[in-house]
Order: sequence, then structure tokens, then C-alpha cells
Amino acid sequence: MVTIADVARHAGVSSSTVSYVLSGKRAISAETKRRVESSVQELGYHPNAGARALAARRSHIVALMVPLRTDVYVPVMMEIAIAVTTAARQHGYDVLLITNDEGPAGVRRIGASGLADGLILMDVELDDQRIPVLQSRGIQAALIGLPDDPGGLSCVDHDFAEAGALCADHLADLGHREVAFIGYGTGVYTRHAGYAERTLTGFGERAEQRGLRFVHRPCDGTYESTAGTLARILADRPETTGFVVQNEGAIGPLLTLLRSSGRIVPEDASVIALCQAQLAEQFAPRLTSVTGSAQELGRVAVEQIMRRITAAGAGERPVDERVLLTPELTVRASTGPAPRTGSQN
Amino acid sequence: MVTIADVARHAGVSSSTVSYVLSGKRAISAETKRRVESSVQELGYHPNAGARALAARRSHIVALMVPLRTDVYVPVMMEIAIAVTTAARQHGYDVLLITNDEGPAGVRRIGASGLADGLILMDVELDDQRIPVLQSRGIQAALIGLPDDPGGLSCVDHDFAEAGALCADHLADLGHREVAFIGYGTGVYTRHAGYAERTLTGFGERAEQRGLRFVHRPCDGTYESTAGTLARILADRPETTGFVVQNEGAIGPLLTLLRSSGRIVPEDASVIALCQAQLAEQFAPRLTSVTGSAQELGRVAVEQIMRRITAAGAGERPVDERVLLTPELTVRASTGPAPRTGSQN
DNA sequence: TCGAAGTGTCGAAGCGCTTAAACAGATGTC
DNA sequence: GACATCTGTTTAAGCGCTTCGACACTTCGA
Repeated sequence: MVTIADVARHAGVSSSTVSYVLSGKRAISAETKRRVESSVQELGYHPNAGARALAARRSHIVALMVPLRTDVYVPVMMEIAIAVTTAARQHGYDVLLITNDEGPAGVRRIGASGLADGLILMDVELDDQRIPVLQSRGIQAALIGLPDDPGGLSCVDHDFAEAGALCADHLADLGHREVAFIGYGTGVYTRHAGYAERTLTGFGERAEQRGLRFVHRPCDGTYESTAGTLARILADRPETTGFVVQNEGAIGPLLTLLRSSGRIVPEDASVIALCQAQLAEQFAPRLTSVTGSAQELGRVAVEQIMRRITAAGAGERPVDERVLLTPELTVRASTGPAPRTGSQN
Repeated sequence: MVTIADVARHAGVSSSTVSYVLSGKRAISAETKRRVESSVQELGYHPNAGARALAARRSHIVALMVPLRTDVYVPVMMEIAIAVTTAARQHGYDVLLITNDEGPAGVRRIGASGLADGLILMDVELDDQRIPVLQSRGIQAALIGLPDDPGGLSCVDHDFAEAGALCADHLADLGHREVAFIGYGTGVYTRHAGYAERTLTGFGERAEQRGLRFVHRPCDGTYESTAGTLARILADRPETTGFVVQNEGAIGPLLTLLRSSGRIVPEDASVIALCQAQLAEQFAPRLTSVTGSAQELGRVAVEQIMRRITAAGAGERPVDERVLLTPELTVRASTGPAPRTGSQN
């Protein structure tokens, strides 16, 4: 194992000089710097993480707490996790993966052990139990998801209300009058996931403003569930010509079911999906979608936590930022003008 | 911050005694143990991770290297990552997430810095560049995926050859004579991903033994690609009645396309998917599938790396294990007896 | 009864790094 | 020419933990 002392000896300087070259915290002459750097290269030196964390009281690790639950679309989680990891590396940080099932105790563990300098929490609920722990222990954190009361923490999320509103606007612009919102399973609403509630609210308000009649139906994304949901919608409101789907799992079944009910997309029915572009393009016809960047979400969370860690390290009070990312509507082949005549069952 | 000295003072013992109570490495009287443990509870003590790593030369962290590439089905990656994290916690370990794009340099970094006690590598290629680094530096590792030459490292993987063979057997048992294997995109084959090659070989050999005529067609999983692939298969071999799909993205399109070509599944065509049970059950009809447990993969990898870390810590030479998990065929509604008459275009 | 062996606890060294303080030498100021 | 100032480097004191060796005391066998 190569230590800082080995590098110092090799370069003919003291180990503190090596440390200062590496951290840049003191002025070092160009010549010394060069010698040290080439010794580092030559010996393949990497500072011992434990020793560094102990001495500097900073681990250069951020913890990322991911949900175990699967009612969130998994590829999006993964995309965020990867974006966080990549962004963190650019700050010289590594990412520790911990799961939601550790709950508030996990947050306490990470904070008290100094394993991580900060936490990024995913899938934050409106009234999240982990937040008070964070606050009382003074653990630096960035939340992906917007709780009711972020109280001093930084948060970033998609602007789901805007996403919902974009869907309503697009359908209204195309002349639809009766639309249906196919949401997540009821469980997602009862546990108060912000994204589900906010999308629905944003959609509902804009729909009302635009004079759209609409129904909201929860749907857990299986084929059967989607079939039941669609059947109910068409029975209650046979004039429905616009569909907004938020549950990714329901998209495929919905398209199949519309087709087998004799409805052509987009001539007879328009479909907007709230999902990743990649997924929207996988269907036939390609789906008009409203999409936010999962990567951006991860990247912003990392920037936020880095600023907080830096501030806290300098003895300043970290500022609590609140960022909402604007989603985009991409028109593809699944939406079109509302049919002139009534229903066509 | 509460330290071991605080606990010692509170319990009226020396800090080394506290350490021994926590690690169990020396005999401690029942009474002392009780006192220490209740002090730990009361003060909410968590050992400082950096200090512990430095003194014990063990970080209690394993690194998990995940691919950035997206041609592997993402939910499976995530499932493995979660299983690894959960299993590691049961050994008192945490998981550091690093991405494949750091490559061999990343492996070196983790090894040299002592950040992690061991590495779990996902998506290991047949001739993986990271393996020689692991070997030369003596870094403990468990591979998920079976390379050509694991040389001293532990590996675990699904028995993909067996998975392929199960598909061939099932179709042969049902009386099919002409079958098609819809694989991953060509890129997966050219970079020698073991899972793709081994499944195909296992399928091909068993198909030959059972007197099946078969074609293999790569497919990158988009709707267009699947349409092209299916069209070619039906043009070349109109008598084809059995389909094996490995690319998860191609499943939905394939079903839609078969239906629109007038083929009813399973009456006119049988479809077997090589995918998670959860996914197979999401389609209509529910798909007969061959599935291996992603969770088990992660769990076994953790067990392997833990055994290696323990052995290396005790100065022993770790044994290189090689485990293949047997996949299971689950018959659902997408496979049935081969149609009696010829094709039905 | 004595030495050997076993049990339970403590003291202190040291893991590899950071950083405050000290210091040596060059440079500038009046 | 004496002093302050700046630049670049070193010395040394920890950071909080583990673990080796020492030690006090008990138990056992001869």
C-alpha cells in the first residue's frame, strides 16, 4: 500500500507538502508541485479514504436513499441514481446506496457515523418521516420530491402541476371536450406521493379553466386493471376522446384495449403519456408525451448537496433551495383533433 | 458527536472494553456487556466510519459497479442492486455505487484507497478488462456474469445455456418444428456479452437435438426493429410457429405484430419470453417465460464477496467459487400445441 | 501451597491523513 | 540596516477507532 509518506519521500518533501499539493489549500511552488504530482503518478498513489475522512472530518461520500417499492417506474429511478453517481464523481464524491426500508433510523446511522457528508433522498412523501431526523441532527440533505414542509432542506422536483396542465392544454387545443386521466394505483394516492397528487391537481385545474369535462381513475398498471379502468370510463362517459396516462404500466394495455374496442389512435382517441421520451417512442403509434429529465433531477440534487456541504464546512448556514424543473410536451403521433361526430362504439 | 470515549465514560469502563463489546473479539462479562450496551443505546452511539476503517483496515463497504449502458433491461439491474444492498446490510456492510465508465481505473481507485473491502462487478463481459486489474492488485471481487477466464475470482450467473435449452424443449414438447429466436441487438453480440451468447448456444444445441429447425435474429427492441425482424422471419420461414424472445423491449411489439398478421397466440403461434415473471404477467395473454431470480444473483454475489473478505482478513487464500443459478420455465397462456395445418397467412 | 492456565479489563501505540503553528528565506519599506 | 511582510515548507498534534500486550484476579491441578 502506497501512503502519503511514500510519495513525500519519493518527491523529497514532507508529507504535509504532498497534502497541500493535493488539496490546493496552500500555495506551493510550481517546481515542488510538479515533482509531487509526478511522484503521485509514478507510485499510483490514492489517499486512504478512512484516514482522510478521519482527519478532515469529511468522507467525500454522499448517500442516496432509494425506494424499495416498485410502484414507481424503475428505469426512472435508475436513471436518477446513475445521474447522481456521475455528477457526484465530478465533485470528487462517491455515492453510497441505501434503501428506504432503513427509514429514519438509516438516516440517523449515516449521520452519526460520518459515513456520508450528506444525503439525497428519493421518493420523498408529502409528510416524510425522515425529514425531522435530518433537521434535528443537522444532517445535510437534498430531497428529490417536494414535501409539504421542506423546512430548511433543499429540494428539487419536476413541476408535476405544470405537467398535468400541459396535458389539459394540449387536449383542449385539439378540441377535445371529454377527457380521462388514468393515474397510479390507489396506494400511491393514499400514501400522499407528491408527484401523483400534484399532477392530478395541475391537470384538473387547467382542465376546468379550459372547459374540459374530465374523470380521474386510479389504475395499478396491470392489463386487467387497465381493462377495468377503461371499461368504466367508457361506460360512464362514452363521449371521452382524450386520455392522459400517468402509470407507465398501463400504457401498453391501454393502446391494445383502445384498438380492440375499435378506436383508432389518434383519429378516434388521443393519448398523452406522462413518461420518459424513450418509452413514448417505443409504442405504435409513437406517443405524445410530457416528460421531465430524470438526469437533470439527479444532477441538480447533487449540486444542491455539494453547495450545502461546502457551506456547512465553512461554518456558514446552507441556503435551502427549491427548484422545480419545467416539463416538456412533445407532440408525436398519438394525439390529434377531436373527432367531429360523437362516440363510435 | 458521541465517541467511543463518551460511551466508555458513561458505562464506567475503558474505551477498549467498549470496542470489544461491540466487536465480540474478546470475552466480556455479562454485566459489563449489559452496561456498555445500554450506554450505547442511551447515547445513540454509532462508531465513526472513517476511524474504524483506518484502525481496522476494513471499511465495511463493498462497491457495486453497474453498467451505464441501457441495452440490458433496467429493472433487472435495479433489482440486483437492491438485493445486493439489502444482503450487504445484513452483514453490516454498506454499498458504494460506481459506474462502469470509470472502467479499470475505477477498480484501481477503489482498491488503492481502501474505500471498499471488495467489489461486485455487474455485466461482466467474456473478456473483461477489469479482471486483470483485480487479479494483479489482489482486490477481492465477485462477478455477476461468467467471463471466459475468472482466474481466481468468484462468479455467479444465471445458467443461460440451460434457459435457452428449456425454451427449445418446451417448444419441441408441444410439437413445434420451426422456431425463431429473437435475440438482442447485434451490439450485444459483438461485445461478447456472455448471457446473449450462452442463451443462444444453449437454445441452438437443444433445438438441434430435438430436431427443431430454427433461425436466430438479432433485434434491438424498438417497434420498427421488431417489425422488420418478424417480417424477415415470416418471409424466410413461413412455417414458423414458435417464438423465443430474449429482448424485453421486443415482447410488446411482437405480440401486437403477430395479432395484426392474423396470428392468434397461442393457437397459431407460441411465444416464450426470457424475462422476469412480473413482466411476463403484464401482457395479454400472459406469457410463458423462462426466468432466473435477479435477487438471488445479488444475494449470492454478496455471500461470495463476504466469504472472500473474511478469508483475506484472516490471511487465508479466498476460494474462487463458481455458481450457476438454474432458471425456471413457467407455462402460462402464450404457448400451446403446434397448429396441425401449415401456415395461416 | 504453589505455579500454570484462564478470564476480564485496561493502557497505549498506531492506522494514514489534515492542518494549525512555527519557521526559514526572500522581498519590500522606510 | 532594521523591521515587517510574504512565500513556501516543515513539524507535530491530533482525528476516533482497533488491537497488542500487560495486568489483576480467579480457578485448577499437582
